[in-house]
Amino acid sequence: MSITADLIRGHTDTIILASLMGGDSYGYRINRNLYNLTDGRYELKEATLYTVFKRLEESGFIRSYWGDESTGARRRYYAITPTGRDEYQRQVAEWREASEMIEKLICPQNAQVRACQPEQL
Amino acid sequence: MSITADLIRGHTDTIILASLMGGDSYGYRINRNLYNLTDGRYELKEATLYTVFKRLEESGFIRSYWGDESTGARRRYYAITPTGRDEYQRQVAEWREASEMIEKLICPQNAQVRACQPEQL
DNA sequence: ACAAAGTACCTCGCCTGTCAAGGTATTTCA
DNA sequence: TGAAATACCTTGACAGGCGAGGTACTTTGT
Repeated sequence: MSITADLIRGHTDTIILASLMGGDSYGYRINRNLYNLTDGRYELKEATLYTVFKRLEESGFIRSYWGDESTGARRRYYAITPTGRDEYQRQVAEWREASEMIEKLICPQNAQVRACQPEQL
Repeated sequence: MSITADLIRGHTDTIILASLMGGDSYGYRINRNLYNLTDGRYELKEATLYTVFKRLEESGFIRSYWGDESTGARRRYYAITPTGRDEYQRQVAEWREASEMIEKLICPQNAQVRACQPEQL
């Protein structure tokens, strides 16, 4: 993983909720999917992954059930709840606001060296 | 402060370095400036602020000196070092990469509800 | 036939960044 | 005179992330 973990911190919940917006899934697949989507630049550590699931379930944003695989390892599936969908929308909005703000703060108008948006130089 | 702190976490160092790219400044003013730039939506807690200064100075990215105010409270000024400028560029690039990634992950193509970029609906 | 690697789950305890709460000292202004 | 603003700092706690370790089954390669 090349992306520093702290930059993602606080977004893991949103990322998992987003993953479940497309339909039920299970931990291992969700994480592999993140890995693929980011070309291997990012994946959650398993310890983190299951902490997130637990936290989201306790908050009522997701619920879980055991799959009925007749073969292969057992899988615990997760589904997003209606409350979870609301929360997802909320968190996305929050991310938009926060990212605009960070953008503004790390590319201040008064910075003498313009490192930001280099294509606009 | 309306922005959840965890969303900013990991960016504070970059924000402080960015503040110093425009010239030397001191803690209280930097923080007030952040407050103003964000219309009061964000400011660092003082405890955090001074932790960041300490961390950055120990890393050699900034250096500090006491101002020679003849009046008013004493001020400790901070200056960004050449290494600090490099680090700033590095962190901005990292932010770009991370934010694009988060964007992609929380607005997945397979999400059934398109909450993202509503103006493009 | 057997080992290694892959799939899939989980827990414990540590680390790090943030911050609430507390403190100091000076100046300004009503 | 005393509150508010300016300006600095420290201690201890909390929460999220994760390293390290574990279980159990299946697939693949030799």
